[in-house]
Formats: sequence, C-alpha cells, structure tokens
Amino acid sequence: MAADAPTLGPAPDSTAPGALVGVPDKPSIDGLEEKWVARWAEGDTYAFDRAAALAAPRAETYAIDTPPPTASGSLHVGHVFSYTHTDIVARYQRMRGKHVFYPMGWDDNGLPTERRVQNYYGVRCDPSLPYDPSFTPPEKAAKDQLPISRRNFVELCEQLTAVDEAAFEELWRRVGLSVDWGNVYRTISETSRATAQRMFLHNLARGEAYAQEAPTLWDVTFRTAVAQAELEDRERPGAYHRIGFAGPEGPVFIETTRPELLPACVALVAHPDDARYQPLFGKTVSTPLFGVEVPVVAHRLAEPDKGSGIAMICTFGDLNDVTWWRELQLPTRAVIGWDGRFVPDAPAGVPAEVYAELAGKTSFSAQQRVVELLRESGDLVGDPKPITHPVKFFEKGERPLEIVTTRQWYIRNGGRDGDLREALLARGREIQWVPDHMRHRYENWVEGLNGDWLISRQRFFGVPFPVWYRLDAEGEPDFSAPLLAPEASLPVDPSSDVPEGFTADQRGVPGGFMADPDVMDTWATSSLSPQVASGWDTDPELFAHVFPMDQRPQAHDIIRTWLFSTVVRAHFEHGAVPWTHATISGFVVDPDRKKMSKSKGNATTPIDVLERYGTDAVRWRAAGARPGADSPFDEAQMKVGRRLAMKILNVGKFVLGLGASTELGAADVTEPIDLGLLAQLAQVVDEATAAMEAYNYTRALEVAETFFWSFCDDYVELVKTRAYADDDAARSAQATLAVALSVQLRLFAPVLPFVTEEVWSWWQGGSVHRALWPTATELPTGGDRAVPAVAAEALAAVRKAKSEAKQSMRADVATATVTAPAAQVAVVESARRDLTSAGRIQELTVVAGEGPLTVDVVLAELPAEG
RNA sequence: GGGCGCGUAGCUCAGCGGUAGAGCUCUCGCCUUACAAGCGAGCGGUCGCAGGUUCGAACCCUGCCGCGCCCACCA
Repeated sequence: MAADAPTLGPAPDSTAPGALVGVPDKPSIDGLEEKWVARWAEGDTYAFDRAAALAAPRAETYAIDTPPPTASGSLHVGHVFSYTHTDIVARYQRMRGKHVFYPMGWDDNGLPTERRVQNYYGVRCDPSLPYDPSFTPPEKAAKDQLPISRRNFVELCEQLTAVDEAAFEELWRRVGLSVDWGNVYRTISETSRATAQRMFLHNLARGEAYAQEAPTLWDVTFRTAVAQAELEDRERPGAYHRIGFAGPEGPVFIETTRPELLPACVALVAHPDDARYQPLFGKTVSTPLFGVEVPVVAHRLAEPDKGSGIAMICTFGDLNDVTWWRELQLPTRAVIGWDGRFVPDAPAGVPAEVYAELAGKTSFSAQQRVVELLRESGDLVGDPKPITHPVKFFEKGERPLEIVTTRQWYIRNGGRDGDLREALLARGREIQWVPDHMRHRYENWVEGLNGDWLISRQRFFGVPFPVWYRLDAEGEPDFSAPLLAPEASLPVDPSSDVPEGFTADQRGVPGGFMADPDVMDTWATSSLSPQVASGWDTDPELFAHVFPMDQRPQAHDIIRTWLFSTVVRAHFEHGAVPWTHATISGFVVDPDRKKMSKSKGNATTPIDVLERYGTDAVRWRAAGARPGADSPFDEAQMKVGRRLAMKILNVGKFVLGLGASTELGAADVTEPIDLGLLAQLAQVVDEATAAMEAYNYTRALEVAETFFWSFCDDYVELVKTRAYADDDAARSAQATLAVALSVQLRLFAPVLPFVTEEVWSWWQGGSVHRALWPTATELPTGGDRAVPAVAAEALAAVRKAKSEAKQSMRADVATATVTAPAAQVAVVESARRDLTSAGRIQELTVVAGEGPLTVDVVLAELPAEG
C-alpha cells in the first residue's frame, strides 16, 4: 500500500544491471550479495509496473499473497527456505514475461508484539485512559508497568516493530527475494485496520458476523477468549476421583478428574442404553458436600465404558459439558471467573457456607480443599487414581483453558451450518494445492469444526471492533442495537473516538455510550492479507486486476488458521477463492527430525549460514526441498550448492574466454556434436519448464543441474581444443558454448540469482532476471542427442583407462579402439576430432561390434595391459 | 480412534510396470594452463515385511510393521 511504502531508491544509473564489466581474472562468489542487492535496488529491477500490468490481460500478471512474518519474532533457516521457494516461482514467472505482483507484509499485530512492547518500554495498555499526544516512553523500563492509552500503546508498537522490520528487510534482501520493496504493508497500519473494520461491518451487515453470550474457551493468563483453531492438547497429570452422590436407592458413584467443580454440577449423565443407570433417569441425586439436588439425565455422548459410565455435568468443565448443557437445557452454576479463580459468591442454589471455603481459590487449590472435605465427609472412595490425560491449552498459553461464559463476536465458518460448510469445502476444491495432498488438511479441518469462528479477544493491542453501545438510564449497555462506525470514518478506535450523535463527555455515563472493549483476533486481520496487499481499501482498480491472486505460499501448520480464514473472508465478500494456488512448504528440521523453532533452541541462525556458504548455496539447498516435504538441515549440503555456484562462475569465465560471445548464435552451429548438445539442452528446457509450471522447482533444478555438470565435464572438455581454432568448426563450438551458457544461466537464475547475474553481466546487457526464460524454439532443431552422449561415453572409457593406470588425464593414448553397435559407428566418427583431442588419442579406430560400446585403450610409453 | 504422508546405497533423496539411480560420505588416483573450495575412477542396495495381480513389481492391490504430521479423544 502506498501509505506504508518506504521511499524508493534513486533512479537507475550506470552501475545498474546492464553495464558490461568484462570477465574478472579470479571470479569469486564472495561479495556478490552486497554488489547485486545494491544494484537491483538502484535499478528497481523487481518493481511491479502497475500501469503496464493493468493495461495487459490478467493472465500476464502473477500475484503472490506473501506471508507476513511476525515482525517481533526472529527468522531462522526454515523461513529462508520457504520464502526462497516462493521467490524461485516469482523469478520464473517474471522471466516468463509476467508482471509479478510480489508484496512483502509485516505481521506486527497480536500478542507477540504486545508482549514485546510491554517488556521493552515497561508500559501496559489501559483503554480507559485518554490519548496523550505528548507521551514519550520511559528511558528505562520501570518495574511497575506504566499504564497508557490504547492509541499511545499502538504508537509504541508501530515504533518498535519498524525497527524490527528494517532488520527483516535487510535479511530478505540478502536472501535475494525479488520482492517489490515499493509494496510493503503492515498488519498494524491504518489501511490494515480500516480494511479489517470495513470487512467486519460488511460481515455484520450480511449476518455473517454476530455477537453472542456463550460459554467460551478461556485462557486465564491472558484473560481472553480463544478460538478452536488456537487450541492444542497437552498431556498433563491428573487423577480420577471416585465420588458418591446420594441417590434414591443408595449412592451413585461417578469418577472425575475435576472434583473442585462439584459446586458447578448441574446433572449426572449416562448413556440412554445403559441398563445400570436407566432406573435413575428422571430422578434426582444429591451432590456431596453441597447437597444440591441434580437430575440424572440420558445423552448419547455419555460413554458407558468411561469411568463408572455416569458423569457429572458441570458448567463448565469441558466442551462436552457445554454440549450437554445446551442440548439438555440445564441450568448454569458458573464457579470459575475471568481470572481463573473461583468467583466470590456461590451460584444460585448452592449453599454459601460450604462454597465460601473455595471462593477466590485457583482451580488447583480448590481441588485440594474439595478433596480434603470429601475425605472428611466420607464421600471420596479410596485414593485418587493418578492418570495422564490430554488437556486443552491455548497454543501460546501456559495454563489449562477454562470455560467461561462471556459475550463474544463470531464469524460464521460452517461449524454450525451444513450448507456453509459444503460451500467452503467446495472453495477448497477450487484451489490447486501444491502438493495436492495438502487439501486433505483443509477438508479435515472444515469437516471437524464444532462451532463458529470466535474473533473477539479481550486484549488491548489489535484492531478494535468499530462498535459502541448505548447506555441506558442505569448505565447498562444495550447490546441489542450496537452503534456502528460509518465506513467513511474507518479506521476508528472506539475507546477514543465517539459514535455519531454523541459527545466525548457522554462516554461511560448513563444515557451515554460505551466502546466495545474487545479487539479482533490476529487471524481476523491476517485473513485479509490478499485484500490489504492488493488495495481493496485503497486502490480498487489494482484490486480488481490482481484478485483473486495466483499464489498463497504458507506452511502446513497454519492451514486451519490462516489459509482457512482467508478462504472464509473471500467467500463472503467476493464470492470467490482468494487465490488459485496454495503452495504449502514443509519445515526445516534438525538432524533429529524435530521442527526447527526458536523456542526449542535448535534453530539455525540464517545470517551465519548465508555468510559462510553464500546466498546462492543456501538457496540451492532450499530448492532441493520439494513442496510440502520436511527437509533436514545439513550443512554438508550447503557445500554442494557453493560448489555449483563456483562452477558457474568458472565455466562462465572459461566459455567466454573460448570465444563465446553474443555475436554468435544458433545459426553458427554446424557440427553434429554441437547440434546434438543443443538438442539435449532443448529437452532439458522443456522438462524444466514443465516442472516449473507445476511448481516443481526441485525437478526443474535437477534436470538443469544434471545437464550442467555433463556440459562442464564432458562437452566443454571435448570441444575446448576445437574452440581455440579459427575455422567454421571453431565458430560452431563457440556459438554452442555461447547459446548453452545463455540458456543455462537463465535456467539457474531463479534459484541462483547472484552468480547467474554476475556471469550475465560479463557479456550481456540488462539483468538476467529480466531476460526471458529459455524456450526450445530458440535452439537449433535436428541435432542428434546421441552424438554428445556417445562421445562422452567413449571419453569416459578413455579416462577410466588412464585412471586405472594411475596416469594423469593428460597422458597420451597411443591407440584407442572403439567397438560400438553398428548404428553408433557413424555417431562416434562424427565426434572424431573432439574425441581425439580431448582424450589425447594418437590413433583412433572405430569398429562395429556386438554389445555395448567399449574402448580398448593403449597408453603411450606404457606396456599394454589386458 | 480418524485422516494424510513417508519407509530405496552409511546420509539426503530421485525413480512409481520392463535388466536398481544421483549427490554427499568413503576408497584409489590425478598439480589437467576455467575451477585443488578442483578433476578422474571406484566400492556400496534381496527398494520395511508378507501375500496377491502380471509374461514381468521398488513401482499396482490387500494386510501387517515402523516413523512423522494433522485432527479427535479430556467423566
């Protein structure tokens, strides 16, 4: 977005790509990053040409929904790999002549930023405070956090993340990402906030968003609701407590891991078919300690073989309780408050004097006390049986989730509506997944949804809901008719802005208004990355052109969050998928196959690796990880990439020294082995192109690389003598070397942007990254691929003889007799000149014979061996 | 418990119906004037196991075993 864009660099000058500098004596890959990063910036090499793109058909634009990295986090090698994968595709598409729309975003929203700002400045957000325009943060973070207004807090977030983002940008440039740095967005920016609020108002107007007072999974540390997508299970120790309830015909025993919820018990439940408990259905039992009469009810979700087969329903211990409570229309006896402690007053109908023992306690200490009381009363049977069981946690949280009834905003996602679910599944099928099997993750998730998407969070930093409520004469809010911000006013902060028709002094007073206190879940804004990046809110013309986008690259762990939520928003607002392709990257794992992450301490710092091996080497290794496949981090592999980069420099220098130049072209290629080499290359180009079209950059690189090593080791060796001469055959070799070098540099350019650009600059104008991807049509036709292949095979046999004789490859061969299938005799003969010079063969004989090609070699000045 | 993916040379991985492949490692050589951070050659595998289909299976089918990820399970 223009509003967030950094200033562009100076205009192109003579140092930009395009200025020929000649071949250096000692090519080196060290320093290429600094050199080319600077020149690409100066030359605006990767800028998106908005005017040209909009003037061209949509198919000539390639738009990428770049994942915005968490600005307050840190990057590791895994990030470098996955962003490189996207960049390889971007560079390929650019070389196909497309206008590549390749923005960068920073995710500076959400809890990580909030926590970092609190710690860094020693402040905390208090939305009830007024904005202080002259506020400056303390020099040193004080022990007691200084309360400041939301707007001041957001400003600090913006300041601090800007610093982080500058460091990220520098790293990304060093990685060689061909991002359009004139198109950078931030999830915290005005535009992002306005987009999120406008989209929310649209969702609300269409009934896709709604507010509801309901039991909600609640993190007691962060004191916020969390969504299904943010849950994870963790194994925790617990214990079964066998407890007796007084029934009409003797005690009824239940087993529970949460005896402290006894005061919240509203019923016992068993399966309708469970003969043991059928007599009790419709009757009541009495809770121990509290003596509350609760009904015994039947429900299909009760499992006869779990515990004693009959469970207590509490409001609320887990999600099953919520289901039972809702479906069986049971009363509510909530005991756990927003802070995770037992509320001060007993629920209605629960004796206050017993409950007083628990008020204010945490779940943990309440449980201890309840167990003591049950022991004293004799209602606890035996000792608790220790078990380990999975417990739901907020993925960023450290204490088990509780269930608390609160008023929250939701967006429909098919979790409670079969038709919508089907529609969203159909959207998933519209997307081309790379790799294809990742679509199952999406379908699995959508099919398993058990409720709508909870988007409100009881936090301070984030996009606020653009909503206020009237206060009645008693000062109670009227939630039934929210006051909505007009779209033209967005973004608003309801904690400092005032709804239409009200004045600031009416805030919080009876007859006045109050702000909705919540902010949106971070995914509620991240899910709009295509809209934010493409200018839905700021540049409708651009948006109409690039949306739906072509590619969403992301990791597989956030299919359920980022990918799904993006599909939901696009489905509602645009009736379309947000992109045609979802490319899912795997993780970089450590040698023990554990996911690399900062928190585990096994993450490799990218800058160190980039410095030691060079960016191209690291990118080469990244390209070896297939889409969606996890890949172990192995430094030995980096060396191989470095070797390839070095080889490209060296062979480039050599080939250009042999006379290859832009003066020579396909028309100068006349020798059979040269035509054959280029025919091989044409096949490589076709295969690499097909692979790239299928997003299989690994395969594309593999075929190019296989050809390249054979080109260096065999073809160049075969023709170097001829290329030094001065005749038509020499010119044929030189032309072949020139054409092959040009094609190969372009094949490698997406993966190895630095060395290819360096070699390109020695003899070609412009940037290789703005050159066209090679096609078979630019290569001569009719060549016989067998000629270079057979010549290489014969040369290998000669080398083998020298190697086995422990001779130098420079050793002379007195006689070499090639015995080849009849059909290959002429083929070998056509390469005679190159074969004799490369093998230093004094006398070469070619005869027809049975079986595969063999070569009898007699080395000069050595007795013949068998 | 459900879904998905993966088990091929010591390591990382291709191959996915027609006589087992690459790179790395390792071994043995080579100062060859593009490259010794190089070059040449070589060693190395009953393709997880068991059945089945087929003239023929690493490849297709079935069932196991092992590994990983996602989801569910919380009395």
